[in-house]
Amino acid sequence: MLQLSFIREKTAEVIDRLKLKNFDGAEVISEILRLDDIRRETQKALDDLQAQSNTLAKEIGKLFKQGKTQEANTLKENTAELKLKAKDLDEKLESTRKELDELLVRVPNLPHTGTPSGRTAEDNEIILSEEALIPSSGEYLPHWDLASKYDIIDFTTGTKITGSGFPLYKGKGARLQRALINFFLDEARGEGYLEVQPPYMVNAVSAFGTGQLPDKDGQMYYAPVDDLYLIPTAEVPVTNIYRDTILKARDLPVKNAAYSACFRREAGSYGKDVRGLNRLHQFDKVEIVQVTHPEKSYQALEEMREYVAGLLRKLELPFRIVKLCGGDMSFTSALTYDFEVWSAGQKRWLEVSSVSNFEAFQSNRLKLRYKDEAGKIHLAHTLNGSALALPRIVAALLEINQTHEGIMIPEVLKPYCGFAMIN
RNA sequence: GGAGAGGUGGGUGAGUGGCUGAAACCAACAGUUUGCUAAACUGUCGUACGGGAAACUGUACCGGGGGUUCGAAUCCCCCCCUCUCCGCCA
Repeated sequence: MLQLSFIREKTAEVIDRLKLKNFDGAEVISEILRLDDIRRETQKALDDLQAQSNTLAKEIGKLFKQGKTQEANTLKENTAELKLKAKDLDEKLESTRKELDELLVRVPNLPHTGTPSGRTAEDNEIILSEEALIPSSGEYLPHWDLASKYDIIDFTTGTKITGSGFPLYKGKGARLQRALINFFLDEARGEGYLEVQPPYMVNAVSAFGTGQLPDKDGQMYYAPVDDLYLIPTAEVPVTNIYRDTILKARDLPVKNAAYSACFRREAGSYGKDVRGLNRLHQFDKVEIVQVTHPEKSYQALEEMREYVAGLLRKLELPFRIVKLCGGDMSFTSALTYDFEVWSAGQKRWLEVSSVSNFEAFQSNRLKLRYKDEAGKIHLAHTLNGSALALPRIVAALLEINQTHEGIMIPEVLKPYCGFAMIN
């Protein structure tokens, strides 16, 4: 959620920058400003009225104590009218606030000035491509064939148990999952992230705090009996640790890492996108989250980008980093880097990580603030990134490391796996 | 799931209708003292939204929502949460 004060002060700039996200904000913004004027006006009137009531009430109390019942009762009569007026104003204030909020919540975050313009993934800017490891020739089976060949991922049984998009990992397949999770968590810890283990279900307030509600309502699994949502990413519970919090400036940056299973309905996906491990309803991911000082958030973003790149290098996977254009970026993000690994079997890039700076957009909803040295309170910045999401990493690993003898495990993972080859 | 107790500022905790945005203590922060640390002393110490150039000031908030009243942290109703006991159980 954008800050009202910012919209008020930099109206033209806000509208202008929203265009980068292909969002025509002119109308909404002016409506927001209009409602905000009404809101402030109404509040002023209501406050004044209540100030009057308060003084009256005090006087009445005093008169009663002095035994001046007659005078007190006369004053009492005056309060009836005040109350009526106050009620009106209160209702007006409430409804204006609600209207204002509904509009405000639907305005996306402003893209960073360095954001490439464009509408679709085609317009994204490739800022780094490490393709040396891409095999120039040879037969490479897609991972779903390898999965059944070595009996390490059983999609059919997963479908039987639950439904499509819920694979059953078996034997070395299951152990590889566990190895990757541990590897990612250990690496994150080495980078200064505090490991946390969050709940996998969240309440509506939390889902709202990070922007999943109302924006992505239909994408989350929902348990109506208890009114809880299954998390689509650990970002939700981890960032919500700091909801309604005022941190001390010296506590920044906060760095957390969490493994979680992630649940996504992925309504509307189909075709080659959902084949094998490409897109699942349940998958594993290690997420890194940072809460930073506003002036440090872009530096943190670059650090996170370097960190994720380092992970992919250690895994010896060809990858590229893409800076998302305005149209491809998420609602809440100001700047996002996507990481894509090369799928040797499918001959295409697969997204495995998304690293974003949300600036104060999430903080504003979350009421996540920090107190500076002078005791002033400001919104902090939040960032997060996958480090990393497992399924497509597994897909890429299986495909690129296949040999006639079996699938080779990358050096860094061997101690975690406890085996060097899947055969 | 059943029964009971309770939810007050960063923490402990006082407050049962007006003088309480909230005592006291602890923690925290700043200063004095000190060779340093500690101790002691002094001071500061909730948030949000308004008004004001500023000093300052108005309103709201004592789990959440509603109600009674001229006036509610305090009384009433609903909801949520926590704790204790019982039941069940990884």
